[in-house]
Amino acid sequence: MKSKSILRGKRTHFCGELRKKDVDKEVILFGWVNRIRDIGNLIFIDLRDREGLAQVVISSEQKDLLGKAKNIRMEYVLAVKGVVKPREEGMKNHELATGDIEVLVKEMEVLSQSETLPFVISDPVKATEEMRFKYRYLDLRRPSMQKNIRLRHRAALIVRNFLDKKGFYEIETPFLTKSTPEGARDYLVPSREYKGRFFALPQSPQLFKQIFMISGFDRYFQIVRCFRDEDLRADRQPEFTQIDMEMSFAGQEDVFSVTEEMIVCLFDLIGARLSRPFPRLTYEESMERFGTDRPDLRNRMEIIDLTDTGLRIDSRIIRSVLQSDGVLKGLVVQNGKNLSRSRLDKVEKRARGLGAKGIIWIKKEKQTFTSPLRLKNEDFTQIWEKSKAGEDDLILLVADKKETALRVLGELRTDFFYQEKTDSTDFQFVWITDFPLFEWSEDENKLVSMHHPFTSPKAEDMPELEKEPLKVKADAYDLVVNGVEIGGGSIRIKDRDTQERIFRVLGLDEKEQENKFGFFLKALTYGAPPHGGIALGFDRIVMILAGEESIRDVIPFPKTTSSLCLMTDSPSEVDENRLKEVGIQIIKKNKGGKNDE
RNA sequence: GGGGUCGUAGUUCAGCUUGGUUAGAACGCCGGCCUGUCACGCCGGAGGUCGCGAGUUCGAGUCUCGUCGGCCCCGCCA
Repeated sequence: MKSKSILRGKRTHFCGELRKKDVDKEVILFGWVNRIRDIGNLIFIDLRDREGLAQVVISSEQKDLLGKAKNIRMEYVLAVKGVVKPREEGMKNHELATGDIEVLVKEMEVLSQSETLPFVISDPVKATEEMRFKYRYLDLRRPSMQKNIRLRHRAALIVRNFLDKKGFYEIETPFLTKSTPEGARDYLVPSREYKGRFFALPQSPQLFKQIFMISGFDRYFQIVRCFRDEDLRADRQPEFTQIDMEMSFAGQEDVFSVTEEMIVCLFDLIGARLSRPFPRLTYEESMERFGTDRPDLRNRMEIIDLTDTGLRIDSRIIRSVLQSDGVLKGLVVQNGKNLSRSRLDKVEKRARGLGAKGIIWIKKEKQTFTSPLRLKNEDFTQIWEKSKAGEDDLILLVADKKETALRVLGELRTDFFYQEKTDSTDFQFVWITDFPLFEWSEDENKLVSMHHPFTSPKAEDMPELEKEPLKVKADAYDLVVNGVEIGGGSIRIKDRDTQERIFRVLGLDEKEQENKFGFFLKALTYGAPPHGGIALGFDRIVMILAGEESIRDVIPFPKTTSSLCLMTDSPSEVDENRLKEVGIQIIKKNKGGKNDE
């Protein structure tokens, strides 16, 4: 047996950090076998660790080593002791940060072996996302994933250091808490000691952070997990992380200022220089011009209002819409003249899918117009001039209820933009302000909070709260970058009376208020400072910093779009006894899957 | 809950339109050769429940229905 293990020695370097300056040094490296190039009497191994790759060389001058190296396979874990040698010109690998040197092996130990891998660890990845999830530990070995997770760590560190400097305390809040009636579906946790009663995992620490303000901590933040039991998307996971913040004696400007400064620090991580202050749009303006409350301002297209023009032109279809409270909205597609008929059919289909009854396109050739809509030439000309369309452009029109027309054209505006190459180093931030306090839920047939029920109405709208609730604006705001909503917040209600008025408008009777929010209403009566805050989507911010298109690529262990964890195979069934313990009886199983008998 | 799309070797895919020999390729894996490779190269080999279940048919990877799973979107996400 060998007397002494390399492990007795200390690692001297990470593989990825070796450079020319390390030539002639004796080094000890630990790492995974990324690739083997066996030339016969000469073997090259790319050894990989957190920091990168280094080429280690075993030659026939050491017969015993060579024999040992012949048995090495991909992803074996090795300890290597050797000397750093310069590479001759022509043998350098300029693709590799460590490409000027290599390590001539003197001693080598296999610390761990590896079975044949389900997929090769490479960037860009060649495995499907399904495979990557199942073998997440292997997927995470890929340099790009390592980079994303490191970036996430550094972003969190910047947030902590920055907010600490600004006087924020990082304070934790409970995960086992109370189910709330409004908002997203809660994840429920049964109570063993009180059968039939449940904790809920927090959708956000909203009330706790407001209570911190009432408790006098003045400024709070937390990088905190939030849970929402809703369907998923590329930018939505059932558990996600927020940078949650709250400030006392602060108004909107204070929240904007500290948030912007922090965002600037975060984007400095990737060398992006942002200019402040960020532009602002009211909700109303954003909807009118972009058809969405999270506009991508890199996209210069804007929706135009043609309702007045529509009333003047001779079209029964358009007139009938406009006379029943509808609007005529348009979108100019630059150089859209050459869009094929089948492409236009797709646009039409998409518009119908979004709820439009149809869409009208107009093309121009010299002085004549082509369109499925039959109009007099001078009417087409009116529209064309009002739209300020150019010769090679295409005009899209939607005549519908205002909300529908704006939404449809807003989506089409986005579709057209993403078919072009977008500049990934251009970050267009915008604050959306003055959101409505309430919106009408067709589903539940009642008013619901647009933000959340603790949001302060604008002072000047207070008298209208009960009479015209849908016209009341809130001191609420969102932060948007390149069409992604990365945060939202508001100035909060600070007195019990206002809070109760809001609850009443939302249809919560006194008993319900007491039952769900009694503790909070009471807290508001003992000296609540004016306060407000914001919550930023940490995963989304890291996603944008990393240049990824899904937050799954910046979350170590994400769920699939159907809320499954393929690595642990959860959720899974539990023993009958465990269920009994928490007083739960399964009524009916669905999704027969693997867990069923 | 709805729509779209995908599921074939360990992996990534082709084959499916128009049903019909032994289901192919690349990478990986196994064996051999190779002293300057770096996606090493060359030679040879093993490897398939065509996701699962029904149906149509003389015959199904291919057509139909159902189901499970991945991804995208709508609803939903205060």
